[in-house]
Amino acid sequence: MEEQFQVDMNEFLPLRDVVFNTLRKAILTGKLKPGERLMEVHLANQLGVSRTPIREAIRKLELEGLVIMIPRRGAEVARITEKSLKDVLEVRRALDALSVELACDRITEEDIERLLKACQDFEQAARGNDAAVIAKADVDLHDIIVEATGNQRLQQLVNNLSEQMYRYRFVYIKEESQHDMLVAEHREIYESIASRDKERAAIAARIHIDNQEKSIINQIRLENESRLNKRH
Amino acid sequence: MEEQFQVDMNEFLPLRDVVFNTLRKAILTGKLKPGERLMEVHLANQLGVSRTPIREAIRKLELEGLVIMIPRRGAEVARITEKSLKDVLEVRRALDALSVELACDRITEEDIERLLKACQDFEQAARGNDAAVIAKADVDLHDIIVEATGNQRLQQLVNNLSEQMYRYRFVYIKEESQHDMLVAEHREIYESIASRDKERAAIAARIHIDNQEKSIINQIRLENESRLNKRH
DNA sequence: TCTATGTATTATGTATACACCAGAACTCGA
DNA sequence: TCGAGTTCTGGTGTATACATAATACATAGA
Repeated sequence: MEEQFQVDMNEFLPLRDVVFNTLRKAILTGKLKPGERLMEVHLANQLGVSRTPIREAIRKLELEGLVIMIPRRGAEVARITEKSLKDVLEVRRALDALSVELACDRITEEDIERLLKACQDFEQAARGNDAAVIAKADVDLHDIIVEATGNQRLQQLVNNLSEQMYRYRFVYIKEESQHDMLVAEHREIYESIASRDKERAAIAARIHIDNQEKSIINQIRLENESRLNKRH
Repeated sequence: MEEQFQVDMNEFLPLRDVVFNTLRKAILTGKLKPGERLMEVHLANQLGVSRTPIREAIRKLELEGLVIMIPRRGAEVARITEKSLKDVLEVRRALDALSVELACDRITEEDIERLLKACQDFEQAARGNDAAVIAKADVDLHDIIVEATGNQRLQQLVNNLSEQMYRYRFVYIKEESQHDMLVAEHREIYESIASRDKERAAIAARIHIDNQEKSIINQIRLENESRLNKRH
């Protein structure tokens, strides 16, 4: 075993932030699996730093909801339950709707151009079959929208909420059958923002989340079933 | 000087959490003022602990947005600008609306009773003039609503956002002229939830935030002006 | 065989020590 | 008097050491 996640960022940041980013990425990409314990000395050796930055990084992961603390036992990667995911998506639905509404009011003509470009890029990515490329195109598109709101707090919250379901992104991205729908949904969102139609945009955003929710919940149920079957 | 904020909680918690709670409270109540530096050794001496728990508490405050980090210079209490407050309130408006909508669907008859009680308690508190009592009644009332949503994530986020403006609560609570309006708004929210009328509840919640926003923004402008005048 | 108790190990919680950078104060020269 | 360079101090960043609680394991007794 001994999965080795590298400290790839050579950036000049405090070690705690480097560790924070490294661990976060490891959790989001699934290298650190739900329920897995995060042991300080172990991580410290692995990353070549002392326990101090590790602990400080864990404190941040804790508040971000990516790990949970068990007193006197340490941290473990937060388990995603169907309930917790529904909770997250319920909030995201509201905030995504808010985002597109605000974007309708505030987006510049210039950013509308960028949004169109991002939409086209996504369509092209969807024609291919590289999940990573598609995922990135998807993120880029949504980033343009939340940036256009000009609301930093909203940006931070939406990003954080998206994170929580990152581990399940591949589900609705891998299924080719979904690609056409995703393209259509993005197109609808783009058009409603471009025409600054808040109501239409909000509806489109909600539908977009609804469909993702369906895919992801399905996936979680499948995983749970297969886990239950394995038990026998 | 040397304001002494006590570590009043005799709870059995890790020191980092005790420190975290202590510092948070100090910031929210204004004992630690915006822009004030948080120096580790100083706080450590004051609270009678070592730097380690202090640092870990600061990491959490950092992610919560109550302090900002300046590299190699340490933490200082986050300054509230008009823009940052507007951002917070924009998000809160959406989440409060979501909260009351969900509450309409999910609140139990029992909790409707509690909500009515909380409403009446608030009215009574408003007749008196103890800002702390009124503030508590207000918090209790809103807590019942977000709890009724059954969405823990939403609860956490709304609480965090409320925190950001805690320092300005006293503004719209101190002004007696506002009391009647607050009572009426709460009454409207209660009635719409009790009759499970989502649309009406959402509108009421938004108006409630709108009015708070006005009061608080006014207050910030006043403070800024008086600060500018003092300079001369 | 099962339970309970005691011990050893392991990891967290906390304190402290050292390194290093940044800003303030100070000196020297123009 | 002013400015540039230098030293010095105070603070954060990081590592390490020590204390303590929790778990696992082993052993003894019923």
